[in-house]
Amino acid sequence: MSKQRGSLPEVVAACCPPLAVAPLTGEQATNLAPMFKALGDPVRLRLMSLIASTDEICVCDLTDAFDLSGPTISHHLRVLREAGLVDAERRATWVWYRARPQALKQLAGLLDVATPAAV
Amino acid sequence: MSKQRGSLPEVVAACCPPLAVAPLTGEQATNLAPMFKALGDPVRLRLMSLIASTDEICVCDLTDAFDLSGPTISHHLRVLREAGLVDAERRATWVWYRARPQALKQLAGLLDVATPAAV
DNA sequence: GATCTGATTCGATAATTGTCAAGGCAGAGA
DNA sequence: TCTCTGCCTTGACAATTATCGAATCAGATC
Repeated sequence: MSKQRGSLPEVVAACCPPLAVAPLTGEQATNLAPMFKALGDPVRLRLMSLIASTDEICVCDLTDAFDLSGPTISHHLRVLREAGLVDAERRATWVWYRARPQALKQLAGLLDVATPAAV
Repeated sequence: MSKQRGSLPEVVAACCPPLAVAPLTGEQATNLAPMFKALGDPVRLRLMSLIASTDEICVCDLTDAFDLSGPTISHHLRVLREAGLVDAERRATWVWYRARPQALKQLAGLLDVATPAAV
C-alpha cells in the first residue's frame, strides 16, 4: 500500500488560493469544510496530532491515550478517515494509521497569510 | 479599535509546534479545536474567506452573499468572533468585520508539514 | 473447528448545532 | 420625538453528533 499512496493526491492539493487571497465559492467551501470540521473536536485534533507526529501508529496505542471507549475512538478515527486526513491499514491483528501530509498541507495553504518569503 | 488590537493575541499565537512534530496535550487540543470547529461549517468557511480576502467588510455585504436569513449569518459571525478568528467593529449604522491574521497564522503553523525550505 | 484479541459496526440516548421568525437595540434622519 | 434601517438576541425546532454497551468481524493461535 505504501506503493500506491497516490490515490487522491494533487487534485485535492491544488484546490484554492489562501483564504486571505480570494474568497471561496460555495462549492469549494462545502468540499473543504469537512476537513476543518474533523479537526474541530478536541479528541480528533489530539488523535490527529498523535498520528501525524509519528510515522504510523496502532489503534491500540491511540485508544490507550484517552479515557474513552474503543467504539468512540473508532468513530473519531472514521471521521478523520472520511475527511481524507488519515489512512488506515490493517496488518495482521492490528490496524495502523498514518497521516495524509497532502491534506494537512492543503489546509495549511488555505490558512496561509502573507507568506514572508513571498513578499 | 485598530489601536488596541491586542485583546487576546500573542498568548494564543505562540501555542504549539506543528501537529506533525509533537502531539498535543488534552488541554492544548481543547483550546485549539474551537477554531477548527468554527471553520468546519461551509457557511462559516466561506464567510471567513470573504472577510479575510478584504481589508474589512460590512455585514450587509456578507448577508447578501448567502441565501440565509440575517439571524443565521449573525449567528455564524458570532461563532467566528468567539473563536477569535475575526474582529467586529460597529461604525455608525454598520458593523464591519476583519480577519485576525494571527489566528489564521497559528492554525496554519499547526498544520505545517515538512516546510521544504526548512530541510 | 474453537477460542481469544483487536477493531469496527449497530442501536440507543443525551447533548450540540444550524436555521428561522419574532422581538429588541443602536444610530441616522425627519 | 418618531420612524426607519441595520444588526443582534431570544426562543423554538429539526438535524447532527458524541458517547457507550452489545454485537459483529478479522486474524492469530490453539
